[in-house]
Amino acid sequence: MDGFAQDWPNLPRSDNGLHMDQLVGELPTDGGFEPQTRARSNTWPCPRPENFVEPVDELDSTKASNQQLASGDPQQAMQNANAAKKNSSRRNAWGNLSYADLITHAIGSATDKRLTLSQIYEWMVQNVSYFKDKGDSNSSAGWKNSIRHNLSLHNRFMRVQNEGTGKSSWWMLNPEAKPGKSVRRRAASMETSRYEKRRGRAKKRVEALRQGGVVGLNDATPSPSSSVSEGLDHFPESPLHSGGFQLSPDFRQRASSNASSCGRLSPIRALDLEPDWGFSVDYQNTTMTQAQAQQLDQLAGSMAEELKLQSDMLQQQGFSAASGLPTQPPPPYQPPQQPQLPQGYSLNGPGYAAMQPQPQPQGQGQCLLHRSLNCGCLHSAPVRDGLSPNSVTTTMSPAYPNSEPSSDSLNTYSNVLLDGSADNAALLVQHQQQQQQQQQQQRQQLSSGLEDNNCASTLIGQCLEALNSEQIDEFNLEDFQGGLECNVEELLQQEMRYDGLLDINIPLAAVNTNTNNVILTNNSTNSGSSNAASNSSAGVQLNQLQAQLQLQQQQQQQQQQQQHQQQLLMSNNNNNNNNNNNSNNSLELATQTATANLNARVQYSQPSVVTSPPSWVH
DNA sequence: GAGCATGTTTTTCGTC
DNA sequence: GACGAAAAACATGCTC
Repeated sequence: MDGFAQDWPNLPRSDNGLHMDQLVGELPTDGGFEPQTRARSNTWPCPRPENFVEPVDELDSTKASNQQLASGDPQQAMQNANAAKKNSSRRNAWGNLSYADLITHAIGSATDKRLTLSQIYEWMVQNVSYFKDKGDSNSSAGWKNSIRHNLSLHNRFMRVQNEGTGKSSWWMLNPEAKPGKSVRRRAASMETSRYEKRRGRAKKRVEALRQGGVVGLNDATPSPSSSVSEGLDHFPESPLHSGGFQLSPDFRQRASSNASSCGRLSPIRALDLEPDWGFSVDYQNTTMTQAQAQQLDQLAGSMAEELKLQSDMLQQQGFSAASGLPTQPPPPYQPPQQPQLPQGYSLNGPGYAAMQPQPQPQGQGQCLLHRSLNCGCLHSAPVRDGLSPNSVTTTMSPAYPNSEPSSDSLNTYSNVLLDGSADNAALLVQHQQQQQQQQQQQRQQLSSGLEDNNCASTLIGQCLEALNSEQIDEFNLEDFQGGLECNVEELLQQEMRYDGLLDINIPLAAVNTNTNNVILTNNSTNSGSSNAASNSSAGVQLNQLQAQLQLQQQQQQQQQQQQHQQQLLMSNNNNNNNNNNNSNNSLELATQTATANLNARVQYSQPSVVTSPPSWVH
């Protein structure tokens, strides 16, 4: 809420040039009133001014506010409403507008036509003088309660699920709310004496059953304040079930209270990172009945539940994250019908599409890092499965198919050599030859296949994209132990093909020719504003490094072949003799081979990726 | 787990 | 009876 004031860059102006805060701020003083505190028993009206003149044709205040505030012109609505009520008795301490009217105006004056509860509070404090000195926790409890009460009560307000985790819902105006009357969500029929009698009987029965310890009720004891319909679930024989009594379509069971839980999804996405589910509905040119709105409401809840269930099912069905592909893609969501949506809401744009799921093509998982289909990388995985070491394909570095296999493969080599047999040594040579062929093929595929991809095709590029993606809550590179190992030559080649974001400054001294381990250190001084200068120097250094690495590789290959020949000879000559020496020699050879075979490892740790800072880094 | 924020529902009182 | 304000109870989720 710190930046709330900045969320109101353009306070709407009335025709006379006044800001709306001025306009509303004048409301209490309209007619010479000052903010008044009133006891509950003195709700209304305030005493009329002495010079009060009964208006000839007074508009219905609710009608005016309901129709015009919701029509998107809150200034005019406020003026009309005030004009309608100006000469009438002052109904509330802040003026003639009801809480619902104030809320309507608050929401209507927001740029996005939506506000959270706390923003509504703040709007009240900032724009209604009566509430200006009632923002503290002690004196605000009452009117804030009324705000919440009105938001929940009136149909003209609709609650929309906030995209952010843990954030309170958006409150928007419901364009479908019937003009003229502010329909109460509470079923009017429930307030009849007949209903009250039934409710009393039901409550008594619940209480009696509770005291009697009826089996089954204890498991789902209704809350003391539970609505009757909740209690009725325990009384299928109740006349309330058997016709003659129907809850209002707008009635919401208390048990279904979903405070801080899933409601409607927001028609307006707060971030461009919202997944594009592709289900586009023209929110602007369609209308939605209340029943359909309820359907959507239920739909959102069921969608969330369905997603959760699908996630659980995938796990139960043995989905292997390591395999990179879901065994069975989640079935695409099919809405029961094309929803008709209220006027004034655009779903073609960034808005309502966010709440619509997009069916995924069969067998085409969404890339964990790229979140786009057909990205070509190896991260295919269930949608938003999170990014964890387990969910990233291991053994082969993600974007570098010809990268060196990680520790698993390396351990295999070591184990082979530790056996010390000639057969195994020959197998090793054969394996390496096969691997070289595979690397060549993969190199060709890489150069031909990834050229057309728009997504980040480099490892670091993917990391950056993942880091820039706010959908990944925690992206700890340290969790990628082994999984990010790659051929540094390929890495450099790849990164150099994609100019721009990466700023790697690797001093040549950092390349240890003995270990071939290259650690991409974080040169923080080169990130940020000095990127332009450092990019050029980094390019030169990269070229030098690349040339040096190629030379090293050639030397290593030659050395490797000689060692293999020696190994074969030693194995043949000393096969049955000194096992300890043999093991030692093998171990040494294994180490050497493994070292030579390693090429170069890039050890990633969290501060090691040097990038231009993401936009969210300040 | 306590405290808080949020959200829903009910009740009472008063006015129209 | 409808509507509105005020108060209260309760549920739920998040934060500390």
